[in-house]
Amino acid sequence: MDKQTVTIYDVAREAAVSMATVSRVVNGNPNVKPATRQKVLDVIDQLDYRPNAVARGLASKKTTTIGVIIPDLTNSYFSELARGIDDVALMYKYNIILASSDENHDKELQVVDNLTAKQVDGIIFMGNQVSKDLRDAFNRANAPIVFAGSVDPEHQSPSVNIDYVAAVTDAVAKLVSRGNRRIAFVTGSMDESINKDYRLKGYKQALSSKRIGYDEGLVFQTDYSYKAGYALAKALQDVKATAAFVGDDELAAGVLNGLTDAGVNVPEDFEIITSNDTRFTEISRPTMSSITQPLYDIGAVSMRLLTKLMNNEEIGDKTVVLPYGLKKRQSTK
Amino acid sequence: MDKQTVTIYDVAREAAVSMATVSRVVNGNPNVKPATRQKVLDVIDQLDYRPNAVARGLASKKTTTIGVIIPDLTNSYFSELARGIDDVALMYKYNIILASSDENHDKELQVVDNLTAKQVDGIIFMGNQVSKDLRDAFNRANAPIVFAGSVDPEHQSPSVNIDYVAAVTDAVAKLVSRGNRRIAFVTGSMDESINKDYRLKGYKQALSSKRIGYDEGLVFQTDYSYKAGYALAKALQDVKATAAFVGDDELAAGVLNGLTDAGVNVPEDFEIITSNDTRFTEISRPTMSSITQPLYDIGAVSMRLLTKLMNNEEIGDKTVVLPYGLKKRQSTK
DNA sequence: ATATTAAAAGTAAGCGGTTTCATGATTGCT
DNA sequence: AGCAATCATGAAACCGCTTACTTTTAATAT
Repeated sequence: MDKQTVTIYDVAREAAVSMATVSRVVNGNPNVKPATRQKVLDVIDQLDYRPNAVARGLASKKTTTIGVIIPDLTNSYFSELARGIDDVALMYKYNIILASSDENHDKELQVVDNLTAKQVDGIIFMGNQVSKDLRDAFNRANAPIVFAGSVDPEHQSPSVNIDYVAAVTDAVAKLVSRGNRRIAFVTGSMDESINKDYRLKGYKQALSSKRIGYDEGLVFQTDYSYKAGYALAKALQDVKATAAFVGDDELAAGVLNGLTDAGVNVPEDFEIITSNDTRFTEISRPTMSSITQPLYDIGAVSMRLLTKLMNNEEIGDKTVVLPYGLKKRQSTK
Repeated sequence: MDKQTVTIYDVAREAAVSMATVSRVVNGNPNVKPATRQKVLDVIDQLDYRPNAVARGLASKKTTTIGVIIPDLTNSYFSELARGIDDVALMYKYNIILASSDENHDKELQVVDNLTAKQVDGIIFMGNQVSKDLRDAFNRANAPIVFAGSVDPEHQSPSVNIDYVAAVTDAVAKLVSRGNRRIAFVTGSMDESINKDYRLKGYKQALSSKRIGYDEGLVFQTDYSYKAGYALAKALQDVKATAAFVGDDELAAGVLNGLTDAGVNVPEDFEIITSNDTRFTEISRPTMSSITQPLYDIGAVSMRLLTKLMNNEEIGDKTVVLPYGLKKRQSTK
C-alpha cells in the first residue's frame, strides 16, 4: 500500500556517510566538505529523497507551520488580509494551518488548543474579542501571536492595524461637514472591541467636535452580511437618518441596495461611507465611498512581524499602525 | 523559555501506569479497565496534558491534516467552496493546511511537494490544469486527492462538480431563446480545461442546436477580475455582441459595469448570464442572472469524499455531480 | 617531525508518541 | 480446583529526523 518512502538513513547508507552528515547537508550546515556535500546531494537526487517534515518537527521542535485564525473566509476583508499573510508566509517558507472561528468564542478556544497540539510556531489571530480563556489558550500555545487587522484592547499582544478611531472620526466628520446631522452608525456586534471601543469612539468624537448630540437610536448593530444591511433600510428611514457610517463593505452594500430599492436616492438623500475598501465598493452602484486601508499590507506586515517574533528578533513597537485614507466615490456627495 | 510541557511519560508516571496505557486511554482503545481509565483521565486533567500531534503524527503516520490547494483565496467562488470544506473537515477533526497556487503551475507543484513533506493525509485540489508533473506530484503524495469544483479532464482523480457542459448549454440556450444571435463567451484562460473542454463545449452545443454559427471573434479569454471585465466592454460592443455568458461573477460584474458606464443598457440592450451565483450577483445593479451551483456543498461533499478515501472506504462513483440551476435576475430579460 | 587547532564526520541520545508482542491477572467452565 | 480463554497491562522497538558530544582527519604552527 504505502509507497516505499526513502529516509535519511537510506541516503546515508547509499552515500556512505552518517545520518548526521546527510542532515547537515539538507539543512545547509556549513560543516561539510564540498566533496561530501556533493556526493550526498547526488544520492538525494538519485533516490528522490524528501525529508519528512513531521519527523523534523518532532526532532527540532519547529514545524515551520503557523496557525491563522480567521472569523470568516468568505468575507473579503479577511480574505484580503489572508492573502497578505499567505504571501509572506510563503516567502519565509511557512505553511499555514487555516482555522475558521466564525467569531465564536468556544470555537476560537478549541482552535487555539488545536493549533497548539499541532505545535505551530506562531499564530496570527483575526477577531475582536479576547476573553481571559482565550488569552490563557494563547499562553499555553507557547508560540508568538500577532493580531492582524484586529485589535487587542489590552495591548498585550502585538498587532497591526490602522488607527480605527481616527479613521472613523474622519469619515463621520466628512459626513457632518456635508450637512448631515442624523448619521447612523452601523456595524457588527458591540461585543467586538473594534466596534465598541474604537469605531464608536471615533463616531462620538466626530459628533461632539461638531456639537452634535449622540443619539443611541442611530446606532445599529447587526451581523456583517448583505442581507442584514438590506434589511436595515427601513429602520434607517424610520430614525430619519440622512447618512450612515458602515463598518463592513458587504453590509454597506446591503444598506445601499436596500435603501435604493426603497426609493431612497444615494447619495442625494442619503450618504454612505463604508470601512474596508474591498472590491464591493467598486462593484456596487453607486460605488461606495470608503475608508481605505492597506488590507494586503496589514496581512503581510503581520506575518513579517510574526517571523521576527518566532526568530526572537528584537522588535521595536509591538503594535504597528498603518496609514488609512478616505476614498470618495459615488455614495457621498 | 519554553514552558514546561507535560508529556505522556509524565502522565504515566503520575498515574503509575505505562505509557502504553495512557496512550490507550487517550485514543479510546477499549482494552483498559474502567478504573484505570478513570485514574489516567484524572491525571491527564490534573496535569492538563495535551498530546503532541507532531509526535503522534510521526508514530502513527497519520497527521489528521489535509492540504487544500486554492487558486485564489479572495475569489468568492473558491472561498465558498473552502467554507464547505472547512466545515466538514472540522466535523471529522481534520486540520487544513491552506496553500495558494495562484493557478500557477510551478507553484502548484511546489505546494504539492510541500504538503507531501508535511505528510498530509489527503489533498483537496482546486484548479483546472493538471500537467503530467503535477499528476506525478500527486502520486508521490501517497495520499488521496479530490478535485473540488474543478475538473479532471482525464477522470483519474475523484472529483465533485456540476455538469458544466449542460449548465452552460442551458444558459446560452436561454440567451438564444431571447433572440440573441451574437452571444459572447467570456471566461478565463482557455488553457483551463473547464473553459476549453467544458464551458466552450456547452456554448457551442447551444449555438449549433439553434443553428447559429460559431464565431471565434465572440470568444474572450481574460483573467477572472473585475477590472478585466470592465475593460472588455468596448470589445464586446465592437463585435456587436448583444449578450454574454461569463465564467466568473466578479468578471461578470466588471463586464456589467463597464457596459453600463459605456451607456449600454443591461438587460435591454445586452443580456448577461454569469456562472457562480456568488454574492456579487445580488450586489450588482442590475443584479445578475446566473447559473446556480451549490458551492458550499461542492466543498463539503468533496471533503466528505476525501474522508472516505482516507479511510479506505469503498466509494461508488469517483466523480460526483451535483445539481445546478439557472437563476433569473435583472441582467436578462 | 610534532604539537596545536580547526574542520569534518560519526555516535547515539533524544523528540513524544504508537503499536506489536509478551506476560500476568481474571474469568469462565467443567 | 484446574485449565483454557480473555482481558489488561507493560516492555520496548520504532517513526524519521536533529543535535550535543566525541572522535577522526586535515591544516597550521613550531
